Amino acid sequence: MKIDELFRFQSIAQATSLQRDMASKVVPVDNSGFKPRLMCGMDVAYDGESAFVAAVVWDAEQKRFVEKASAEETANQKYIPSFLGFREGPLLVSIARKLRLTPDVFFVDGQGVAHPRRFGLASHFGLAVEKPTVGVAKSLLYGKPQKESIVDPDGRDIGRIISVDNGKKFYVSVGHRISLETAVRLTEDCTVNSHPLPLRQAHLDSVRMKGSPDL
DNA sequence: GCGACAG
DNA sequence: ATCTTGTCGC
Repeated sequence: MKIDELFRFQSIAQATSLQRDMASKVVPVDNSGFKPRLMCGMDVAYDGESAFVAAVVWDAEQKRFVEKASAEETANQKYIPSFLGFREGPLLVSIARKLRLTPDVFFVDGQGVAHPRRFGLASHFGLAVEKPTVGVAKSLLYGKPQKESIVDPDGRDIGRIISVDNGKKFYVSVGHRISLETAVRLTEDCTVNSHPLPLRQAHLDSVRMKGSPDL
């Protein structure tokens, strides 16, 4: 299946079945010997139809950003709750391809499998690029909080709630090719001042671009 | 029909 | 996400 087929749909019914089908292809475990060093954070800021996309690559060893990419594109699909992947997925795939480096893991602002059909933006993106991906959302879309876990109606553990010092919470779930345990550990390890560093920087960059499309 | 609803 | 002022707190 070609990548563009992952993001095109003619009806909500078709998009729904595509999500259900692709969800079965999500790999919720780590690649053997997975020791990520280059972590990419991506985010999008909007101004009407214009989408300002940013990606940053954080080197966990050197503890510094080693690459940044950005682009102004056009948002094709409108936002429909539980179908965010169709709107932002294409934009994230595009910016990820502009990177010179090959990140070991990608962080996406949104749900992974903590989704009604187990196929949130992070999983959608992860399947498209076949790379380890973590979903970090700022609010809950699906499932119920039970202690530090996000549990689905069948009682399955589909994500983790990370509470940070400022009182806010992050909802972490598997995007693709990573285990929930590793996804949580990596997110916690790169969190500084209540924010996952790669996502924080990508967010700041996309918002800054929106204000000054030149830079 | 009613309520919920990532970004 | 975005629309928006002042305001509380470190």
